[in-house]
Amino acid sequence: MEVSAHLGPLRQRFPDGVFPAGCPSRVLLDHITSKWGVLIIISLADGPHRWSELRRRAQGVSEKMLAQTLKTLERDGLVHRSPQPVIPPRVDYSLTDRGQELAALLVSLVGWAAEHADEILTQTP
Amino acid sequence: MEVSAHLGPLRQRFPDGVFPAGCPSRVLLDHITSKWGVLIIISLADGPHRWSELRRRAQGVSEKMLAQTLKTLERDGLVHRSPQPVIPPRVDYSLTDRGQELAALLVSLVGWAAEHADEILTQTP
DNA sequence: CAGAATCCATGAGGATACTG
DNA sequence: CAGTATCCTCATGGATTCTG
Repeated sequence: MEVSAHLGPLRQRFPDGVFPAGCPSRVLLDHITSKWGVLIIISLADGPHRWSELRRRAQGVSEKMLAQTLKTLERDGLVHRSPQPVIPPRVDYSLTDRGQELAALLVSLVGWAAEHADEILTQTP
Repeated sequence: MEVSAHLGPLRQRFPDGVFPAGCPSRVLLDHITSKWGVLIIISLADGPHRWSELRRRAQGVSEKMLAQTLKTLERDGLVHRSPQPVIPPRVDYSLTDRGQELAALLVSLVGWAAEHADEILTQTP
């Protein structure tokens, strides 16, 4: 597969291959490639889940980071938050349409990482 | 587009949708989704480039982070380093085959981010 | 030119406790 | 259950200087 063939959309935005520092894409990119952002989005890829389920799925995430990341993703219009007025409280999180688009890309990426993780010498000196 | 349809490869590795903390995929994922990792890889997507070109393309990267990220990507077998025995020194960086695979995925991701960055309210409170 | 080495600030992020 | 509030630590990562 020749990568250059897929560069089209990127070339339109960055004709010279330079990616500017202040660029808005950078901000969004930082959100969606953040450590927990990726895991939360793909955790939601198979349907809505509640807070406690997300904590279990994205193993190792702290309450603080889960809350923070969900807020960011919600502000970015990628995740939808729907609180149920019941006791005990119940809140479901789901992907928006835009979030689903993104999830498809991230699922490919994480899938690729999962497939190749073993082949790679990940000593961390 | 229905995301669940693409979950196959991921389901094989993580049948219950739980992504374990110690998992090797996590490490690799952190490398390739790191702030500068992404930019460097897509900067190399259109062919080999040298150190100084990469510094220009991935605007805002410090020398320290460029060196560090390149080393990590090289250890992961994604980037190839070829020093030329000339004076002044010249070093070219390129993607390995595996790196090209990954680049294709990241190009899609960054392209998506670039397309949608404007629609998103990125106040950062 | 392509880095390595050093120092240092900031903030990401974890642990804990508390609440509606 | 689904968060919020605080404190505190450690490591990310920037600026600077030096070198083959």
